[in-house]
Amino acid sequence: MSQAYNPSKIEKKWQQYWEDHATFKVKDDAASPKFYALSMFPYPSGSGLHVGHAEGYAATDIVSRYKRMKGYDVLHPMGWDAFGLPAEQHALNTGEHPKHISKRNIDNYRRQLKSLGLSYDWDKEINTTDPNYYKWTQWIFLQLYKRGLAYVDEVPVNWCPELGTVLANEEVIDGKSERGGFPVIRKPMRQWMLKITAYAERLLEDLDDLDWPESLKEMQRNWIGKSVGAEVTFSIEGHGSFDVFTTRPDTLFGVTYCVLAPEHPLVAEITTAEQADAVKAYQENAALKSDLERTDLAKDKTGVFTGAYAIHPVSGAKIPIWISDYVLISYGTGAIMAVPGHDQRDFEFATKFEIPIVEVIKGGDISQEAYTGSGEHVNSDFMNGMDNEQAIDSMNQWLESNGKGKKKVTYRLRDWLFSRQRYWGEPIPIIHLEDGTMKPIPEDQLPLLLPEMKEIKPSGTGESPLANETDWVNTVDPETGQKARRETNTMPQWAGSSWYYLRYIDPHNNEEICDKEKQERWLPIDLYIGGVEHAVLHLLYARFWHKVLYDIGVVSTKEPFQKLFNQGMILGDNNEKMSKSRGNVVNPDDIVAQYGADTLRVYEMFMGPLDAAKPWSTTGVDGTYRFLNRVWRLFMNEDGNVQDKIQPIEGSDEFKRVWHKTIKKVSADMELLQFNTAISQMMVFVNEANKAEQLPKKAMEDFVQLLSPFAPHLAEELWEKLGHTDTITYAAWPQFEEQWTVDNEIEIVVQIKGKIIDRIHIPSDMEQEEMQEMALSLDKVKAAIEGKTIRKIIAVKGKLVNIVAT
RNA sequence: GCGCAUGUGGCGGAAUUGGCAGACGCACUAGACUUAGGAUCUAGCGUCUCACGACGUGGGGGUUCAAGUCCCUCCAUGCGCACCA
Repeated sequence: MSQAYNPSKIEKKWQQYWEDHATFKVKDDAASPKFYALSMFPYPSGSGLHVGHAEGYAATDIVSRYKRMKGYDVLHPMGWDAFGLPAEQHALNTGEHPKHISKRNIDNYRRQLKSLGLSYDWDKEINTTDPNYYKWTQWIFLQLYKRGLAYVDEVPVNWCPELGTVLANEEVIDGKSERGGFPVIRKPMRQWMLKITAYAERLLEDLDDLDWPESLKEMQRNWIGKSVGAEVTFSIEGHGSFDVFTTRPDTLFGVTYCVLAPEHPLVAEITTAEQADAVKAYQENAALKSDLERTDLAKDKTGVFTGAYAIHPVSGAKIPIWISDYVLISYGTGAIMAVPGHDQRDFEFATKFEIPIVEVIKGGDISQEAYTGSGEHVNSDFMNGMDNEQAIDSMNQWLESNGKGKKKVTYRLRDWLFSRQRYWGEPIPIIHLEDGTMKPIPEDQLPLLLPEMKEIKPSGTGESPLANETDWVNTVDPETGQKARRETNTMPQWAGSSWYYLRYIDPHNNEEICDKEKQERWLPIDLYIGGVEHAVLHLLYARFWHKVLYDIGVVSTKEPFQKLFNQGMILGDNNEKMSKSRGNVVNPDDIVAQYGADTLRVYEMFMGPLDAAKPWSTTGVDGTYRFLNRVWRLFMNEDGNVQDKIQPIEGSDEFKRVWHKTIKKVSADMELLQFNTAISQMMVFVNEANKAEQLPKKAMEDFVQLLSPFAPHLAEELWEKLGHTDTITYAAWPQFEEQWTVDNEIEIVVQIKGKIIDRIHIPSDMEQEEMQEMALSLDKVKAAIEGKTIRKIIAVKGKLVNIVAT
């Protein structure tokens, strides 16, 4: 009894052993092949680790442990994305400094991760809030600035006058502040922007070579939103001109009006006196609406005529110019040519305001709806008779040679709003001089430290709390002696996480961001596992920074994450997302305390495919725990000794087949991250082993190794009981013999026209003709084909014989 | 609205190239052992039928000797984007 499986005892024992022996320290030995396995690092929140985190971390850990046994030098690090809003909010509420909150949460996370037996090299631990780390985040910012990729712009933010602070989008609910329910308005403020749009094409193109889930690549493609079209210049009667972007230059003869976004700078200039009041009212109304309202209430088109007319670039016709909020200032040129016959939005608008609708492509019924398909062009001068493709080319040529426009590519991707009006983030290393110019802080003066502040409170002006710290804010430019003010904006949480994978390679380097040779050895990341919630922003930002680093010679791969995998969400036992309010949250600490980390790891991997969403089941955990108990008893008797039936023998042919099939299946599943089926095969092995009279020791050792990535503590313990004195971590992964992975006698089915009529046992290597003969000699077959003609016989080796008789 | 996934027993899920649907686990049923059982072991467990047998992978249609798997169509659920010109 006392010698039963005791996870709490053996898990502590082996965690201590691994720590004492630095078992998982990266060897950094160029002689062995490398494997870089990375989990998305967490924001250390106050509520601690979630079973969903554990799933992704366990998966990466299992692969890491497998690769070590396969002879790889494995980099498997962990760290903390510790800047961010929750700590700052907590600081505002309690007065406690965010760095203390952060440290407490990190200590808790580290304890939890260690309790799961994750094989990290803790010497590689990083923390984005550590000045030795954010020094290099600031350094990257300066490289971006030098290359013109960081610039300042006026951008609207969520300003809450009552709180005297700017809010993040997630802090605004229905136009009110989440805390206090105060009104929030859009207010333009000076902001740092990063020119990610300059990399749009490369970010799009290089997706093709990545081993990522296709759905995720698609999300990035949609986010980048490339569209190919033309820019067309319309002159305005009595004024200058404006450009529109269109993907359908072939419909130019169908234009019956133009629309400018309400914010378009030309609106004020071209609006006629009679229309001025209406236009102004419309603009004001549009400005009050949030982005959400503007899109949500999209069903009904609104707009106002400016009184001005554009001149059609080809026909010279007079085209009325309207303003409407269905045209977005942020996309294309903020102005469109409207073709109601062939664009549904324009159709709705034209119908409402009784603007003429002209057909220029045959194929639809434009009295009912816009026709957006392909067809023969009509009413289109030189394009008449052409199809869409020809007409687009033809119009693009005409525009180009007549100086009225050109072919043009537009992206939906916007530049990255990079500043936050917060204390708890990396300070932006820029000073603003008295003369109005700004200047980067010299690289050798980094890091620019966050000042210690007794109290963190809003500045009231919309600037970050740093503005209150006058000693820090007011400075002098050492070069010119001019008075200067430090930038009070800080960087967003995305900054530190956009390059952390690089720092893990060389975390203590004080001379450079990462040693060149080390970087060449370790990049790209061979496996990156994390949640799908980072599908767009984190992964796009990190790719962007990586490409910049590539351009300046810091890294030598075009992409950081060669293979990426999204673990699916773990739902509560009621099939709903886990949340405190639903009361269905499972705390990994509780599972570890009750069943042990090995059970938690094996259960989470056994639940289903790694990328699927799957509900938690308490009885499922019980089942996994029972499995590990069965494993224990298979090896150990009640006196705490290895079972007598484990002997240095070869084993029966039957058992050898299960043994080698298991090695083959588990090895293959490891490569494909199909852990659920690997575990089920190990269960099959255990079921068979329990039936056997005697068990070959070699088979049992192999099994312990197969199990060890999943249940490392149990495996270490059994490995030791089997007489090994060294850790199982680096024991060479078992090999299977192909001959033992196939049965020599198998059961096949005999079908008549696809219906199973009988089953027979045959040697697995029996040839097709012999199979046919055997099938035809069966009584049941003879009876079934009595009086019929055999049309065809299909025999598939090792599978079946199908007789077609009529 | 557009795009991308996913639909298999009571539940989680398995099923190389189209080739025995339901591996493995949970739950359940019966039995054994036991002072006891929420431990352990044995057997059963898709649906209908006493049985023979028939039916069965979201619905309908198709290709094929053979379809969970391929094609068409519809439905449902989830995720992403959402007036992107």
